[in-house]
Amino acid sequence: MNYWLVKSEPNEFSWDRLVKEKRSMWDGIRNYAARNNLRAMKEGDLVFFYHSNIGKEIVGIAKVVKEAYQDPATGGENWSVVDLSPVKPLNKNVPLNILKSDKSLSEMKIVKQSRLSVSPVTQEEWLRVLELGETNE
DNA sequence: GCCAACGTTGGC
DNA sequence: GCCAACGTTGGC
Repeated sequence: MNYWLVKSEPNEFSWDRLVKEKRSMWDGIRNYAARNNLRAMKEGDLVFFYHSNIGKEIVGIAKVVKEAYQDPATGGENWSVVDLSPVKPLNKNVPLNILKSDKSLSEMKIVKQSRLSVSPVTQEEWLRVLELGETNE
């Protein structure tokens, strides 16, 4: 079991939409580092869902329901997508400034490299964010 | 709207 | 293969 964080502008694709759709294709990744992380995802892995630009906070937990496959929007084999389903919202959203100010989260990828849209989360970080989000997994 | 950080492109 | 120029992202 691995943990991840994905980032989306709510204008483009919001947590609410994922909840509504129940299962969505996570597409549009056009960055090799993010893609490599995407391809490392395993079915059942858990994923924090972060809203960039608007909100700038982690709002919920999703899970990988289908491992990486060819992005149907592109030819060739450069780009991949996964399918995600919502698990539950956080009881309390965890904003970026809290992530930044929390000592045990100072090494989080999202904090150190804010542009990476798919990044790994360690188990320690996962548990700490759940604690900050007043949520039990 | 600005700008820092990062990725990508293309000339050499 | 290097690196300058350019484009994009996202926090502020």
